[in-house]
Amino acid sequence: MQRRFNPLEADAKWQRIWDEKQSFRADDTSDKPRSYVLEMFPYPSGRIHIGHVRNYTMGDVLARFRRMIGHEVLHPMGWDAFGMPAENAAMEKKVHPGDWTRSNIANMKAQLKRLGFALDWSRELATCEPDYYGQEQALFLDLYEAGLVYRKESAVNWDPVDMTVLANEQVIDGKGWRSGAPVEKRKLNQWFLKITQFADDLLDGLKTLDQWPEKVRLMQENWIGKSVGLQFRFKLDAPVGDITELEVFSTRPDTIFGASFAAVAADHPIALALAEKDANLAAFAEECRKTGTAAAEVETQEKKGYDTGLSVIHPFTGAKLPLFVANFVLMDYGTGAVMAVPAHDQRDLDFARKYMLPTPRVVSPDGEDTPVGDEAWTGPGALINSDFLNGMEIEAAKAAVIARAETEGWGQGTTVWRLRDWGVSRQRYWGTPIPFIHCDDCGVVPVPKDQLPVTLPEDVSFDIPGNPLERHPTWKHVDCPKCGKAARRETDTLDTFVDSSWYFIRFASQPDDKPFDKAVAEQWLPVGQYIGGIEHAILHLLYARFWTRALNYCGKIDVKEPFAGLFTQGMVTHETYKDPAGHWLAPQDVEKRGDSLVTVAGGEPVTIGRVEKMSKSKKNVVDPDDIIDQYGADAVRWFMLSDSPPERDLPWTASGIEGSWRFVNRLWRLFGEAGDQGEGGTNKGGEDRGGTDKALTRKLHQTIDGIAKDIEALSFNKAVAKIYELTNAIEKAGPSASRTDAIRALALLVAPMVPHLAEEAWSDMGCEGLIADAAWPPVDPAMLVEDEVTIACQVMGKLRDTITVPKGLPKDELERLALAAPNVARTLDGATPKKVIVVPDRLVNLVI
RNA sequence: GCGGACGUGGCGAAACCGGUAGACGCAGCGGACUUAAAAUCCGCUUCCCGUUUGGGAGUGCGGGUUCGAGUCCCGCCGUCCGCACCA
Repeated sequence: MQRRFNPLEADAKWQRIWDEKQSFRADDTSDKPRSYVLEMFPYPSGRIHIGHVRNYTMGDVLARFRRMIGHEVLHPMGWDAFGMPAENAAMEKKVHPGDWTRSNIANMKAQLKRLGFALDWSRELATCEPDYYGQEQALFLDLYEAGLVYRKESAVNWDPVDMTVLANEQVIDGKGWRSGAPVEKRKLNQWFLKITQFADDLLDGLKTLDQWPEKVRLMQENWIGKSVGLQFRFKLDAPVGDITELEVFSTRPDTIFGASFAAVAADHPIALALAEKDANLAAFAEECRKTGTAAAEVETQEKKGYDTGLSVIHPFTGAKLPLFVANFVLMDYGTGAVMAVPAHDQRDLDFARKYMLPTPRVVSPDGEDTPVGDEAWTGPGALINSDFLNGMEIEAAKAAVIARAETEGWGQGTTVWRLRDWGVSRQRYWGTPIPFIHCDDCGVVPVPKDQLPVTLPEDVSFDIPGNPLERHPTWKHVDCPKCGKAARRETDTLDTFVDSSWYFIRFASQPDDKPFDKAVAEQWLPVGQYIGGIEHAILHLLYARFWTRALNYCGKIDVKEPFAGLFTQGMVTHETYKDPAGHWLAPQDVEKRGDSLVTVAGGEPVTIGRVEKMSKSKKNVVDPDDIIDQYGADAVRWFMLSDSPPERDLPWTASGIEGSWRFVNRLWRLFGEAGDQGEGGTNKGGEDRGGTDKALTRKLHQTIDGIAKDIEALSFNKAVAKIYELTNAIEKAGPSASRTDAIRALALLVAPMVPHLAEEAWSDMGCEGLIADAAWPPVDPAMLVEDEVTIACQVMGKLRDTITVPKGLPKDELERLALAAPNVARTLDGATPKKVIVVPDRLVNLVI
């Protein structure tokens, strides 16, 4: 055998064999237990980056492991292929978005193949192909029929130069990210999905997701933002136009007797109406709008208001409360108006202090009516100064006020959500066409399902700004399906988050004639383990949860939660380098000279910066292809799994990948020993010199057991450490049948992680079949128990000695042995312990 | 400001339910093999004192509970992430 593992040969060979044998094809009809392992599918940007490699390696180890323990595994891959970068490329490079995307997919697929992932490529899909987005259109129509889709006028960010709608994150300092032109707010009729209809269920469902990170559940909970309270109307003391009442929402109706003023947002109808006749108010409102959006300054921003001169009438006391326009009231939350209770709300208090408004206390923790200082009291207590509420606790008082408001007819108990309906319209070309037709007579008409898919026209140009669908000469002109008269196609396309809201269902079942087969999909769903980046904690994961519920609501599938288990992996980071002029340097432009780093080009000194997420702008990137060329897929995979816990960031280092490469070769040599012995036919049954080695066998079984648990917990770094330990133990052990067995078992243990090497070793050792199809080695429970234990001998809690004894010795025996331990005896120096603590099989602590 | 996570050697980290802190890897140091280098193998490697046996300190800081605390409790400090005046 060769002294060094040759990954260039071995990788390609086994990848070809796995392909030919369709080793990782998932069988829909299998009666084995099912495992659906899924990593978030990539956007086809053109190149795989190292973060993908980490993500997919983790999923791959789990998928391969699950196969070994006898599961039928679904581990698919596809492409989140619609979206803006393709249109940007079309504008910059004059390529069609489809051509650009498909060639990127081909490149990235080749890159993924080189890593030897156990993927079922027969289920590959790309969201930009009509056989996918056509089915998505069908589902969209189902949702429409179920009343979950509607149109409404809504403001968008409009770039007047590019003539396009921008996402919020494309607006930088109020300017378009590409054109630099000031962004305008435009009102457009847009398509919405009724995610708010499921707000309560989406919130409740979080409780059932016990295999999700707490952090993600919390983020979603905050995003959904449920507030329970009272919505009620204040009478105005004088009408504003035809407005006679002010509707407000409060989560603290119990404090209503502490209200000392009311406030509305600058965009509130009352403020707008008043501003028409009041230039000062108009100026103030304009100021609020400007600073209102600059999120970073909100913290330091001072509470400011404008006294309208109007008052509202307190529903219980009849008192007149002044009405302000205030910069801290938001138009798009609740009713855009608040009752202000300074004693029990910090914002209201800050405002009241500035404008010298009263701050009466109505909740008291101790029953005393102590004046309110600079901090509002938001804690528990009993109501005071509150008429019929006096003496009640907060919750009781809330209920009492809501009950009174409802019987008297001026308010009702209400729940307000932060979550908004999902606007899915995008005025762009490279997305799923929304399957509707606008008819002057019939209005908005759905495209009949037998006319789907509504495909994108191919002959489009990006030479001039705007939506190519809008200005295409023929595409949008169609006849109304209802009345047959000339009508227009909808030219908006769907948000790409719609595409990724159901791809995991399509992976589970992809018939030609419908989006999925209910029964087949339900056999696989929900996804058992979903792995991806934390950046999708809210939007993608929430939309997918909504979409699954929407399909459930339409009777399409009996699943509500799409992802039973979620894991968010850390980023791959790298040191950053700068030359003396302060320019970023790529790792390959830097070399070590003595103890310091210099530039390869000129030998100039290099400063080492922070370890940061790999990014092109900082040049601290490594290309997976280069690394695979140099070390092969297995060393890269091994490095991705080593050292750092998977949820934490992984610092990429040259010496780290070198270390992985060394280990791959260490395994290779070890397997070579067993292979060589096997060749002569002398060792196949393990009958060789030396007999058994119980300590090694025990170590082996402990390792098998430990690694299985580590992989299930996705603690790959711990599994890797255990492999190292076992390898060290095998190398140190003398020849024996146990050792040969251990080497063979080791191949199985590393098979999910370094599959090419494992296959090569497996065939060298003369074993049957593919290791990809082999079973995980069985654990003998008797071998998990040590028969000797090391006991820590402490005096006053300090370790003085250790003794090695048979497991299970009685307490008094342990005490006797500990007292006899030389270092213990010397430390005690004849003293008699006052107290002796004995923890069997663990330690003895002598207290003097 | 609110919410969350984290803080352990030169570095990445491990440590079960409160029971020998630093497994495993990287880097470093010493040695073997070699004409030499690479590769490989062996040994050392938390810090301080001591030639060794050994002793002292030590898990961000300050307290506490306990026979015993990286782990539990109280109070700080720092780093990172999320949200952003949500009534």
